Amino acid sequence: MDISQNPSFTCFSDENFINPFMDNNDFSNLMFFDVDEGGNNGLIDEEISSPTSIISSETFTGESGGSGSATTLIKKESTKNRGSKESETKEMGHRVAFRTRSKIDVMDDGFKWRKYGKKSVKNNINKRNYYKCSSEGCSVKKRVERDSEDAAYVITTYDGVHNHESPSHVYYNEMVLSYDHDNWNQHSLLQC
DNA sequence: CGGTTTTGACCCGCGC
DNA sequence: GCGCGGGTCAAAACCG
Repeated sequence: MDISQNPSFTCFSDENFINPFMDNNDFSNLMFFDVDEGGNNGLIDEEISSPTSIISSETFTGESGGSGSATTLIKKESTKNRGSKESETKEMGHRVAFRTRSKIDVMDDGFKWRKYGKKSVKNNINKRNYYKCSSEGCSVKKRVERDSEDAAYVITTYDGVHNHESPSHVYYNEMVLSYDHDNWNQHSLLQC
């Protein structure tokens, strides 16, 4: 799979990889969950049968093998779109959300984001921040908010797929090439 | 000086 | 139609 087809969290996650936010985050508690759920954190670990999902579970399972801790994952195409408008023709491709325990709100995932909004949402005293990929022609968005029940967690939701490479891609590729590949696969959340 | 952040206003869908 | 909640716009402020 081409990197440009992947969601934006492509390039973090290896424990040996120098990670700008690694010292602030606990990725062993990272969780993926269904964004289709609406309000409540519908953490689930089954139901990976989404027909159109592009992010395959295999892409992530390497991680669970590496850290051993409870990691739930879920990926889903935005099938439920605004009521009955099924199967949108818009380019709102993928939506992926995950929750991490992090001291910092916004995680540097290698892409360049521009903040365009901030909202307080219901059932959450914390504000939700809206970011857009600042790369020209790329309309990927992401939302970042603190978990209302446990402020130690940050919920990040990605909307869409980047139509370009990560600015850090070149650097990342160099890392991969000079890295033991098997070991890399074991620990990567998502192989670029 | 150009890009980013801030923040209130605006828009839109949905339920009543 | 109206109000509510969520998402986006855009002008001003901010910053490197």
